Amino acid sequence: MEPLLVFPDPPPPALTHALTGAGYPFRPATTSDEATRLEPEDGWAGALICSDDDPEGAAAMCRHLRKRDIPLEPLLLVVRSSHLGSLEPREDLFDDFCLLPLQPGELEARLKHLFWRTGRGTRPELIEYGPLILNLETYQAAIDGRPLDLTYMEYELLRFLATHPGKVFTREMLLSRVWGYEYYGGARTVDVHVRRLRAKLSEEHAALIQTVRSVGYRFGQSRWGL
Amino acid sequence: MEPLLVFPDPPPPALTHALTGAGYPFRPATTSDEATRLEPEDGWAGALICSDDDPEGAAAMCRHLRKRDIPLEPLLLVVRSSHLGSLEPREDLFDDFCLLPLQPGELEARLKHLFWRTGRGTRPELIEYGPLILNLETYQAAIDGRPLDLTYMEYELLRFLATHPGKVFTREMLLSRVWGYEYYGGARTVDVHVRRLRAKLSEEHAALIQTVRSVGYRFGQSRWGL
DNA sequence: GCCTTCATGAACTACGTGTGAACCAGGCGG
DNA sequence: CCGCCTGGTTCACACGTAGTTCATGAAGGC
Repeated sequence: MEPLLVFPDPPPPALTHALTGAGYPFRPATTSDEATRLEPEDGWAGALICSDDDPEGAAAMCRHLRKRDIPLEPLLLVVRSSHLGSLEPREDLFDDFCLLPLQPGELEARLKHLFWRTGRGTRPELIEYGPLILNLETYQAAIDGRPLDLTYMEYELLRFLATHPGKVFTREMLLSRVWGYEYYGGARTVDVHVRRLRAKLSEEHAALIQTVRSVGYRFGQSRWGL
Repeated sequence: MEPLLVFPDPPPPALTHALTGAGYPFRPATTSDEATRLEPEDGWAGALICSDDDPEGAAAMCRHLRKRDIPLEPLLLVVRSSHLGSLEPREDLFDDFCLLPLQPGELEARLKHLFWRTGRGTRPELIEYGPLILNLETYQAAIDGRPLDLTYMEYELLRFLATHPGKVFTREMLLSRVWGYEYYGGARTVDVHVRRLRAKLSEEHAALIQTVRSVGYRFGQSRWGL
């Protein structure tokens, strides 16, 4: 079995103990460069990121692993229970989490379940919202069955919006989440991309992206009629 | 939000406490027949099966929920840490698990992540006061289930008032807290926004915002019923 | 009954967004 | 190596909506 990537280096003793006890091979790394350099030929089997000592570094590592061409999965985050709140805005950065202090056997069980889950491909490679279909594997989009010719940024923006239907995002949130965390550019850039997206969605579906005045943009109808 | 199906009936106190604390509606059931009979029109939002008291019944419930035409998802299993081993042959019966004794916040975080994973997004953050609902994520408001078309300032004002029901605010307090600390404008601005809000709330609910003469405005009934 | 306070309607102003087009940067082919 | 082409960013302007102010009348308190 390929080794797991573990952050940080050295890992907390409890983590090392649990991993060796469960029989999983692993290699620790602290920087994303290290992670790239140490990566086995066939790729990591998964990652186990402990954010206890260095939350910033852990978050950076998660982002790096998920932003690659082939996002690394599964990614298990280990976090102290008092920092549970920090997970909320980062749902997309991990597949499961495990609390410190570790319960005997829990880490092993979670890894097992994660491998089972990801092995069966429960992760959808399609995003569908009404008439819109995004194929995450082929980077193609279609609406009403008609293919859309989207540029890279248009696709990324639409994908991000479509994965959070109903939710309003400010321009700044979109710039940081779609363009990149340290991007600094004019907020009007978002406007222009939204305009092009609306233009490429046919006239009838342009309303899929709504502007919320003084706030930002929202994709799709919010579902709270229900 | 549709309620969660919870097993067994009655659930362990810790479970009830965690669920109500997190704000998730739920209905307990002990048999699969009950689960079918109690199921809401739009289906369960998910299931939370506690196998502590009755492992057999819990496993049966999981199988039943997963074998339906439309398998119920997500399904969170709550299990005592000493019984971790019993999970192994049943990977397909649950989407995530949570150990007893419960860590504060863990159940809520797991539910949130589960809902995010299964594509339903996170539980929307709502402010509810009687017939009024404010959705903080989608910037939408509704009363009696009917959506309200509020402008940005109207929404902000209503949100601020609704988060402090019963409390009286002077116009100056509202200007500083809603409009901004360094805002300097006429205090009558508040009046106008209150008027528009009352107009958009239907006639019957206009009294949700009361004027306290010579003082300011108050949202909702004062605690003393008067 | 007078004075203060608030509601109402309408006019004014300003900000936010849509839109068209120009400007760059990188990639590819001639 | 140069120039075109595509895609991303920025700019300028116009328009509409939303926020603010004002004038007036009604209501409440002393």
